[in-house]
Amino acid sequence: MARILITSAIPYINGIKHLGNLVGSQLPADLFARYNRARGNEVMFLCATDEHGTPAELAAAKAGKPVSEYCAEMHAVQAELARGFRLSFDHFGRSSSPQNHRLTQHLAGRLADAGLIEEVSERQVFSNADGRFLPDRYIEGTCPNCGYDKARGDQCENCTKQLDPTDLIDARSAISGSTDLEVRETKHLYLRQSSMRQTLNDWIDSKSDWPILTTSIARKWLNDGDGLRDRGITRDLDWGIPVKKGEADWPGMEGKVFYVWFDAPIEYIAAAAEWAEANNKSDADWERWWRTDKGADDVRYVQFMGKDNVPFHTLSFPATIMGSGEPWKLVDYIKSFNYLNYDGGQFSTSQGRGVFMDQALDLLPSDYWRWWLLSHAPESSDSEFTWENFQASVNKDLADVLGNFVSRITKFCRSKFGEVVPEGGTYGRREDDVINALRARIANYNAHLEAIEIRKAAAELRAIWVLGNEYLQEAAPWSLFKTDPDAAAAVTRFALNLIGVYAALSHPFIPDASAEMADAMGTEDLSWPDDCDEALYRFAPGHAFRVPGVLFAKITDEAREDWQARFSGTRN
RNA sequence: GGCGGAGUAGCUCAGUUGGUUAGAGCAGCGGAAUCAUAAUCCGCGUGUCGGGGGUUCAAGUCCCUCCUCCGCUACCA
Repeated sequence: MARILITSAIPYINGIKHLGNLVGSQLPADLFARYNRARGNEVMFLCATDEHGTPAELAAAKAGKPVSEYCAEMHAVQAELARGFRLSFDHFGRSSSPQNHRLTQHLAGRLADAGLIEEVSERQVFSNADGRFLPDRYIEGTCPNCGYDKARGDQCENCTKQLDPTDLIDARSAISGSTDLEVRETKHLYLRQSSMRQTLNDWIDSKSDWPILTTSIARKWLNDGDGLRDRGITRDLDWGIPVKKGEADWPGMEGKVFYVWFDAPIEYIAAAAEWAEANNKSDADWERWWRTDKGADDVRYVQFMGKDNVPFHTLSFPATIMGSGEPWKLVDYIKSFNYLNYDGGQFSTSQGRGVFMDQALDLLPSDYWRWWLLSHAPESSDSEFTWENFQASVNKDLADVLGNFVSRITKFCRSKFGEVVPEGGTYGRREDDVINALRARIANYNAHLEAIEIRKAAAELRAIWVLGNEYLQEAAPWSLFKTDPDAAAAVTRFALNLIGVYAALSHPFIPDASAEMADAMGTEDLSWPDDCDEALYRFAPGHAFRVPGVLFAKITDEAREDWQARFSGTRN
């Protein structure tokens, strides 16, 4: 039995995530977690909300609430949506947890002891009206290069020129619009990741099985210009983890907090500690997942994230882990995703464009979304959500191929033999053929899921569903019944057993429908069909079942058009 | 600008280390069946594999060049 540690990129706290966010990390991570559990592996699947940083403070201010209260509320909202999408986290933590405070401060102390922290005095723009330092991109002004009047302090969106905030003409706060800005001296801690460049480079080089998308982004950062640059890991903010060296104060750093990108990945570890506390477990129980000196040396650690997150997971976080000199578990495989676009453009949280998690669940049960999103996961390139495609996939794959298979055979059996697996006849050549085909396809399916090739796995699962319809069509028990009821009974028995196999195999993709299929067949057993022969004899003659309700209702043209219109603009 | 990804049938995409007539699903056309959510099953593809050049007995697959789209580019997270 293998032990698999899985983390999904932690979603930012300032709002409800859209379907592009969902399919870029949490949903595929859930698929992988469910699959591994089904195969009998021991899984620890962790996620959390990422709660620090300027956007969280601003969102809280906009909502008229203290940041801590705002984050607590939004965490509850996101946790509820995660449940709605059946994301099977072992723990959904918070980067603001006491555990993360302690661990972040501890690791910073270790890095300082190792000589990997440097104090840098720098000049930052301070807004008197807002009472805060402004990150470069929260400063707007006229671009000195092209004259665009909404250029940001880090870069002009119009001419793409990289800027320094002080380059801007008529600079103003993007928050309040105030021009009462001044440049102030402030001191910050930098992580000297440049000194670890060789180590990181060798480590990346050793990951020959990683997706090119992942390694190429890492190499770019390692080798671009003068190579990997040091990175500021503190900020002048109120909300965050106070800068401390372990448990000791950090002279000169009073009132400052760690940068959100420093503490966010550490939350992957802290979430395990939160899990232990929430479940009355000991420190040893979570450390066996994270400390290679305490049992984690046989753990396989897989991370899921969108491509924008790759630099932090391939470089900064490993630098933190390695630099600590402590035996923390490093990631073994990074599965990164491209972006899901929405109907010709980008999903956008800030612009409210696209379908958001809460809205999606208001329209349809989670399985519909899970199936479409996973079977169209943006693995090799950006992909696109359109309502037409969504409707076609759901109706064809889920309603027609899978749902109707379950419906036709259970209803046929009920009408001819009653709601019990019929007796009579034996499996023959035709059934052997299906079993062989099934065995081959399940092997492919397993291989694709092991390799986290999600679209291929989805295609294979669909092909497995199709086998049932092909079988029924050829065996035609409705005809057979007229001349040879025993033979028809055997066919029916075989097809009913296929439902059990489908329930198990479909579970990682569509857990609710899977549970409903199992329940209709009078079982809670979703064990993986490692042995096809055995699996197709599981429901013996006399085993009671019930005809389930419609597993997947079709999406009508009217509904699709309605949703299309409703989601054509921006979220209000 | 730099780096990376993508460009294959009307649509969404597969195509391992170059090797038989370039594949799948959807849509479309024809047929079978009538158990079923008018669902299912079978059959049907003359595609400049973005353009051009090159290497090779052989290239979607390697090299060069050009074009288009997308992402990242380090103080948003």
